[in-house]
Amino acid sequence: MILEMPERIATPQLKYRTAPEVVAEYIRDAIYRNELLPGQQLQQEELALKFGISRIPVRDALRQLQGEGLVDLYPNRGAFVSNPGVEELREVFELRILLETYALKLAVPNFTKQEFELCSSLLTHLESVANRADWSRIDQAFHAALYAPCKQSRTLTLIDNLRGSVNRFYFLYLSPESYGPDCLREHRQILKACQKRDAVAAAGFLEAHLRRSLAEVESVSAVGR
Amino acid sequence: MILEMPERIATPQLKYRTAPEVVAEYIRDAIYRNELLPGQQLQQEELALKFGISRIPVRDALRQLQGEGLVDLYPNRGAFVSNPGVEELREVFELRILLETYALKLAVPNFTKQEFELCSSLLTHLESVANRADWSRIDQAFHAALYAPCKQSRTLTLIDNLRGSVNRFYFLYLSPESYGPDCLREHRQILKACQKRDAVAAAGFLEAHLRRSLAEVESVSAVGR
DNA sequence: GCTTATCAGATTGTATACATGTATACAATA
DNA sequence: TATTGTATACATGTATACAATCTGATAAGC
Repeated sequence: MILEMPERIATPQLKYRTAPEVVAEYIRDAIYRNELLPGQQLQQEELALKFGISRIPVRDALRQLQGEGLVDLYPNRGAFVSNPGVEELREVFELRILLETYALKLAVPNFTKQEFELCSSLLTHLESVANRADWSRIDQAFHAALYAPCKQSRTLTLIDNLRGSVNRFYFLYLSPESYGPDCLREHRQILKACQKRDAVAAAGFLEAHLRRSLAEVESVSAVGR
Repeated sequence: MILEMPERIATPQLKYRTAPEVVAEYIRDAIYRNELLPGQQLQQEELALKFGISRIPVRDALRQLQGEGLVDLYPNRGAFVSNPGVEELREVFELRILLETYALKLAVPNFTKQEFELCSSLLTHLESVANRADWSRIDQAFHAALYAPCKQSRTLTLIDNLRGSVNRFYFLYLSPESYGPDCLREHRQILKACQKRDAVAAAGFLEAHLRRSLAEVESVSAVGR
């Protein structure tokens, strides 16, 4: 199934895509989809061969991803998919609660009819999704669509990065069958409150949603070590 | 457990400083001190010559700084010191208020005697400082010392980046004579509330401090364009 | 047996050289 | 005069080559 998604990266008048961008996007996507696992090493030569380029633009891409918190670079040792411990996961989730409820509260008064419809249609799509990768992508799109009306680009970028660096753990051990129903119900609660223009309620549901996610991540994360 | 994860790298501490780090730190400092002005171009060759290295590690440093929001990179055009507009300044200040009051509230219960003394001594130093560069550095150190006891490294890094990307505007047109007294008084208010372990009051004073800073930045920023 | 030393192979870091894109100045044209 | 096209200089992007560093396995020492 092919879905039309809103363009994710706000490109400042870029006419074309540079090699480092292409590589960074590939790695970012692979990490989001858990095709590249936490702790896994990313070898420059291997990536360079895969894209038919030299290691220099690959290094640029890895630096970029380091800035987004997806990759850790150790001098003379290499690049590794970031693998935060439980405490760091908690820390990032608390930051997400802070920033995402903030963005949502700003967004609620600004929602247009089209923006509501986009959110609704994304939820409808979520119902019929069975595999992790698609769920992850559409879930991401739904949350992005929720916050987008706040119109604060730097805030949205920050939220994107924080989500990206921890959300993959939610999809690592769990299957859509297990988390699907809870997630969908919570998403609908949030959206409904937004449609009623009740920012405080929406933020409350969002916080509950995130705290439940954190609890699930914590429970499986403890097993993983 | 189906998936086996590689062991986490145990050594995040860096024994030595790499060339890109040295260059990044130099540029970062120069931007903080307003020796490099907003909008100014950073040429790779020039920086490479200055440090006696090639452009490759310079490029690494610029990528790093891009991730911190201090530098904007335009493909085939070059690197420029970031020059946020008034709306972006407002946005970042709101984020700072959100994150810094959050960190401070977490920090207040954790303060040790030594940490209070560090804050006090930094304020004492601030009294006898007359030039912008020193003021900026010690002001930065005071705020960092305020939030450090929250012990959340990722949060602290985020705050540092946000401060760095906008705080320099506060020192761009104003002189210590003009902003010194207000700043010092507000800093003392905040610290005193912390010492009384009154987190809510401390956060309130901090927010007022930041809002006044924003107002000053806005007033001169409008002139600067 | 356990720890430490050592060395080859592999991987990253950087310098150099070349390719490509961009900006400035000037000429050509309407 | 204003606009468009073109040449040149310059800065950035990337490939290649080489140097520095790390890893892992084997050997030496206690």
